[in-house]
Amino acid sequence: FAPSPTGFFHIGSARTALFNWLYARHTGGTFILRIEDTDAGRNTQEALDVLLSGMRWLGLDWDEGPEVGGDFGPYFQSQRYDIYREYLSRLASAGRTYELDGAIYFRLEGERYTEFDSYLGKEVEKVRAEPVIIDDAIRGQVTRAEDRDFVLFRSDGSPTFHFVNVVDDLTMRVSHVIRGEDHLSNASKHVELFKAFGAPVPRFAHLPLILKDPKVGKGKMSKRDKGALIDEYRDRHFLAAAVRNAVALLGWNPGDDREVMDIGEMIEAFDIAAIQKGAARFDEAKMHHINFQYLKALPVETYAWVARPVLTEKGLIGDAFEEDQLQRVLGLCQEKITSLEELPTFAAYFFQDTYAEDSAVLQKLQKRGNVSQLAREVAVAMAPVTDTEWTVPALEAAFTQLASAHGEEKPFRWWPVARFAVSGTSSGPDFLPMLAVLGKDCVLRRLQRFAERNALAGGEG
RNA sequence: GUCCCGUUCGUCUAGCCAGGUCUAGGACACCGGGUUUUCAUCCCGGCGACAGGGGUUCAAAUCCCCUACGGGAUGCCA
Repeated sequence: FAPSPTGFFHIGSARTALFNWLYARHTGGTFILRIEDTDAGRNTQEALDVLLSGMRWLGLDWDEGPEVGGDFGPYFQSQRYDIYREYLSRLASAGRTYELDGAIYFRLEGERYTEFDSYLGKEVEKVRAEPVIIDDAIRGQVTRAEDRDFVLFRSDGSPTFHFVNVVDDLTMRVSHVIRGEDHLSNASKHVELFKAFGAPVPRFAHLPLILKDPKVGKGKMSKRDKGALIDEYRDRHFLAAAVRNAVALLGWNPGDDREVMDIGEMIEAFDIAAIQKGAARFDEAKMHHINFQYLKALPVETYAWVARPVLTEKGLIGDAFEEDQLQRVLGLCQEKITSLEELPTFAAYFFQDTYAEDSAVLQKLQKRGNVSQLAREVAVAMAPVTDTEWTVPALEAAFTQLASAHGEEKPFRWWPVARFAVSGTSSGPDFLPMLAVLGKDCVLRRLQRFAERNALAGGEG
């Protein structure tokens, strides 16, 4: 994987990295990370950190590259200048270079002619070079002919992408190049260079591009597009494994109906030949769904481990918040919400006495009865249940008693009011377990507070 | 302009290489119903595609050609 550190790590790069990694792991090969920082102007340490931390978050460890080393380093192109000079001199002594306007060009072999190029808008010298074959594991044999000499070293003395890419692949003994389809046309330049060096050409696999949502615009997805950046999903508390799984499914599938797969399954099933040829469009809804599948499957201990920082970040709990109680709360939430993002809003009232109240729900309740009165009745019915007995069966019994005292079979008249009184909403976890987790003090306090507030407000409804 | 790559439900895709088992399967999204006297989950159902045209063949989503559309490259960016 040979990214240029731009300060962004987007879905497309992540997928290229992932496919390289999966292929290396599947075949028992070596996954190399090489930093293509020849464009000195836009390379910063921060940009590199974004890349490396994104890779690590996704669990894509590299066998050779920055911070881990390897036998064929350095792995930053900015540190390989001497190697490039040496390989340039090899081409020079083979008569395959020439200088023009201070830049050094690669000389194609073939008959020369001049032609007006409408793209460049001027007369240029072209070459009838033999077409080269790009042996691509996804697309088969692609035949393409270069028709213009191209720059190897710029007039400022720096080497160009095409040149360093080939020299590095060659000196790092790269056997497989898995990269985006935007390089497919460039690959003919690369094959020309490999041939000029008398070196074997690596096996290519050019991945289809990930396109923008057509509603948003045309062309390939870029860092500016919504949902394009990996850090965004990390910040929104998506699970790394889920993001990785969702990204893998963009243009690849295991050949059966499996979608949610653990990493071992993916490694086992991964196959370049199964990669899609056509471009894909990224669908955040699908990522959300896969993330939910992962979330649901988590043991509650693990769920608590990933959820704790989400709640801490919002100031809902402190670091010292008791683990058992946290797990009891989360046990109720896990099956109800589809993303960690929703958790703080969904569960705030478990941790704080002040929380938002849905006034529309309150109005509806007020229309159906005297909410203050109903809440007071619940409080009275609950009061005899002791702290130690404060469990779902005991609460259920108390409610049944309340109902029969009013000549009703079921306590459903009181439920919605009580739910609202303790949580400020009409939706949430199963009612009785929620009361059990909230605890007696909290429930009675909130019922009382609710009754008083609504009595003062004159809420007869 | 030229060259290269691509095109199956709204989206991701299976099927295509080795033509018949495809009235084209799955997933997401959406819609409807059920479960839950909350909401969500869950369950059931529905909607919905072979880009178009020619050819080869007894038979084409699958093979060939053309067109259209999409994308990429064409830079002293990567």
